[in-house]
Amino acid sequence: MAWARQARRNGSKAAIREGNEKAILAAAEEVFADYGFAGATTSKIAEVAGIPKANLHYYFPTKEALYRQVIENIFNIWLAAAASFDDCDDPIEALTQYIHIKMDISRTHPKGSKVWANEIIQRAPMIQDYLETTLREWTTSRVAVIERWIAEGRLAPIDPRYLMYMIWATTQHYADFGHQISTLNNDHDLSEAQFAKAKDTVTQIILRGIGAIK
Amino acid sequence: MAWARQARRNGSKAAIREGNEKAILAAAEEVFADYGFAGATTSKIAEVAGIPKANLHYYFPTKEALYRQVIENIFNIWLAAAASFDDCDDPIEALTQYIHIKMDISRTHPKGSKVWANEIIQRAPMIQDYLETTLREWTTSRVAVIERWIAEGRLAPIDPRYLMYMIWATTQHYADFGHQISTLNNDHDLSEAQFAKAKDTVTQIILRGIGAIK
DNA sequence: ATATATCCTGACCAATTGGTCAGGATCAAG
DNA sequence: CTTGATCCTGACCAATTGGTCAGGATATAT
Repeated sequence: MAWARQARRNGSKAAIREGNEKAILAAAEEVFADYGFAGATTSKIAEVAGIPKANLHYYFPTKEALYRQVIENIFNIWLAAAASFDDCDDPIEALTQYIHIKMDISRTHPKGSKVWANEIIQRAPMIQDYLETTLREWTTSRVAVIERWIAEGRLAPIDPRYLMYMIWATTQHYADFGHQISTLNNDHDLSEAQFAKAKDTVTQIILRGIGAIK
Repeated sequence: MAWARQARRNGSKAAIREGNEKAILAAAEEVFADYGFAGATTSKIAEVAGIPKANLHYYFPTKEALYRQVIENIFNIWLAAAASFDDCDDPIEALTQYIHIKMDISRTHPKGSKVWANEIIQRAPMIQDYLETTLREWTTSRVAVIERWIAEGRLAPIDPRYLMYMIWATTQHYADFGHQISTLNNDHDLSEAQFAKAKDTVTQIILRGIGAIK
């Protein structure tokens, strides 16, 4: 996290603020993912970010505020990934794209995904409001789209919610359980080729499973 | 947790031991699931178990020993669930049964599943040895079975590992992310009927997805 | 140049934690 | 009934934690 130092050298107050906040958030994402909310310590986060603990508390008054920020970030990334539902009306294309993007996020943002998973496992003590507002609305609207596809006979008549859960579960598994997958891959992270194959396999099973393709 | 008290009334040393250990393990499973390893406190576990903290440490010398025991328990339950692979040689029947049993475990043992998930998310700091021995062997042997089915033309030629991950992810999602699912179900746990439908949907999508059924 | 707002930090504190221990209570064996 | 093993527990402790604060450093506006 040489960010902070560079920003400090840069000089401008605004740049310092931006650099430090970024470094702290990146460090926090990592430490929360590795130790959970309770296990993460603000001094460990500060250490990873390369600043003194007191300085961290200057930018984020409490550990909880920092945590919320980290969670909101990954959540927003996921929300944006759903653009495919709006962009195109072909179920094959829309779902393929959605699954692919979700898989890619698991590859590029595994830590954020883990922090989210941790929070949900513990029954969302900090972000229940998000689940009941944004996530609920998001889900309802996508379910409606899928239901229309089914009504048009383009998909088998499955309950869209369980399909959605399956997509979430399967794609996020590659982030949340990435360590288990690596261990079963002889202690190597999946190579690009392996990951591409996983992505393809997942997509095919699901699309074939809902009768979108043969 | 009236167990301990009852056992104490019972009297017999052996019964006392059994009752207390059971109560402590049940309490630990719950508290570890709700707060993570670091967030769980031995005094909270003791409180839930209905005994003084010092007594808990009489049975389990360290928090870590208790945690390992909880994890081993859920892991053994999952291992037993794989009997379907040995019991029958029809892929449709074997996979259907495996998925169903895994779903049922998510329903009956959600806490254990959560503790496991937490541990893996944090890169298995306590049970890496398990992953590298038991889980690795288990997986290899099941992969071989599925590969045979594919070679016999009974399944589409997918990589068995990614199928396995998909089954794990999807079934365990109903435990680990149960809170999210409930929230999206208007704050109600899935009813028996809903859960049965989810089970069915999951099974159908996967079996159809791998070309086992039409 | 100087005033002011922002940024930085070592030292500190109250609260909590995992774990210990001495000594008391209860059961089992002879 | 006595002796020894097992079980139980209040009181305690060293270590760690999230967060504070006074005062110093740096940038920016006028």
